[in-house]
Amino acid sequence: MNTTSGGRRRKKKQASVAVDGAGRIAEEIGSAIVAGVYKPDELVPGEIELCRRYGASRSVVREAFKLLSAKGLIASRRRTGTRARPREAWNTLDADVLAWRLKSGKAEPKFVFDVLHARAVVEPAAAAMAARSHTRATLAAIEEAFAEMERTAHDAALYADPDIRFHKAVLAATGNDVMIAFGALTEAALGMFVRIASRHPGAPGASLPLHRSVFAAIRRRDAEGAHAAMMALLERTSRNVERNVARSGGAASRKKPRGRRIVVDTRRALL
Amino acid sequence: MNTTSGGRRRKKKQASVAVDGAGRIAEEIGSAIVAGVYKPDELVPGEIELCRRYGASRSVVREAFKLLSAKGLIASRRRTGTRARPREAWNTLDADVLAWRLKSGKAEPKFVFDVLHARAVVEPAAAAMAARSHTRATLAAIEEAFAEMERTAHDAALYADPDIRFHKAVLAATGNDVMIAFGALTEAALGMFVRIASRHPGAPGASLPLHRSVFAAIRRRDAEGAHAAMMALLERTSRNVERNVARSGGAASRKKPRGRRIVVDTRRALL
DNA sequence: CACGGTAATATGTCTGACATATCGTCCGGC
DNA sequence: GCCGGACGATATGTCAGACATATTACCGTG
Repeated sequence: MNTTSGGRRRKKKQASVAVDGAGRIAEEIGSAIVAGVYKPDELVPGEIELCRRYGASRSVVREAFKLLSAKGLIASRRRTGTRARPREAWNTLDADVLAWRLKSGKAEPKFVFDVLHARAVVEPAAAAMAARSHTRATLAAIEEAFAEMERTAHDAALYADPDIRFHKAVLAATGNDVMIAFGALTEAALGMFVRIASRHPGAPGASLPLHRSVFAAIRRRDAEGAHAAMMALLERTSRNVERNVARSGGAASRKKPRGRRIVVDTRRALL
Repeated sequence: MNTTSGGRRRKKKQASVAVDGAGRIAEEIGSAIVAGVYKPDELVPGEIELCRRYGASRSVVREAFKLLSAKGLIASRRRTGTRARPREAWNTLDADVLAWRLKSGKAEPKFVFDVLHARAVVEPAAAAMAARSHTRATLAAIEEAFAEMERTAHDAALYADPDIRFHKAVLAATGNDVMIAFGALTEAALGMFVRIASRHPGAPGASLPLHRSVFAAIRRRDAEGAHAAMMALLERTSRNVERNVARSGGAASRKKPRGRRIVVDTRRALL
């Protein structure tokens, strides 16, 4: 069995949909849907056909369908089959859906900027909330992540993990369950930025001072300062991404805005 | 079959997890998990036990488990069974998870305010973005929803639907896929607010002028004005909810903050 | 006490069958 | 010729039973 590429395994922190048969199939079909292989309201292959294609039983295929339907990617009806749902129905903030949409090399630039704009809305506000609401424990988590960033500032591969931890720790320090839920967005975004940034040289540590400002403002309970510092950090990220996406961006979706470039004005995006 | 309470059916707009057997079971188990019946990392009943309990086959129970695992509520491992995951792992922005957590009468007040604060972060920013990015079509959608609100201002039951449409139309007018994904949060929140507000008298139309301000500012492409107007609208909502939740709030979670009331200062929450 | 083997157990997978809703088609009547 | 009901085809929905596999707990042996 396993007719496709063999053991591709993660080190740790596997996505919720992962290792077993149903997860594998869900990942393939899900990726295809977000990549536009199956257009909205278009039929995806039937259960029997997918059994044949993946060498799996119908139970497994059905379980994969349930995974995808829980994420808003498909909907099944008797007799008529299973159809891909339109983008508005997708659970865009779901970790898996985000990962599939931001998969290396295939992400459409428009969505990358949508994610950046959304982060520019949420994360500065979260930093401000964190400045007001942090506790000893949640502040320590931010500090720990920052310390690890300092230690790994020379190596982009090592830097990514504490960077993600830093941003998630800020969200956690808000104490707000909904804010914490954005961690998936930040994590997916940073994971992708690292991938596209790693194609170009340069030490990752350039963003260290900006992170330090965020941490310092939160520690001294300066909400306005934390907001501004996080915004500055995201502006830097935006400029980086803009530069890199411009040249390495999605080969698939170079359709409408031919000459016109997508403008990322993070400051105006928030207000 | 169907040993439990029979046909409870929705009129329209059913949640993604809905009508079939697996959806029914997922809804019950999912509700129980978010309600704290199964504590983090605690075992939920095994597949066989649930087969017995719901009079369903193991396939159906397993499909229900896949629905829940896709939403981050459970994780299964061989031999050890299936466990409820901790709150941080839940897909809090998922429409079903939100609906289960905000279910009438059972919502914990802390989470209700978390949702409000998050809306106070996202929706004013969305209004500002909508002011800049709206097109003829997306503006028309806002206008249509507002017109319907005016028409139904006398009846709280009829008012809820166009109110939700209004807020979702604003999100849609941003043209930002991530912002649009917040529609689930707004929808769940408004759906709940209507339920708790309907226990008290008063015409719903009091919020009409505030909605009008939002629409007017967006139409004239006044980003700052749209931001401020939406913020004012949410402040009003906060005051309403605060008043109502204070007296009708969750009977389950009256634990830590005994005398201290949860303060909803929306302005400071955003910055 | 340490260690290795073994049985018990819950999920993971497979198979084949039947149930049911729904679409397309065909046929007869008006 | 057009309309409407009957009927079969079809894809998902459900069921039942069996076996596979990983992991734990137990137990006996060195």
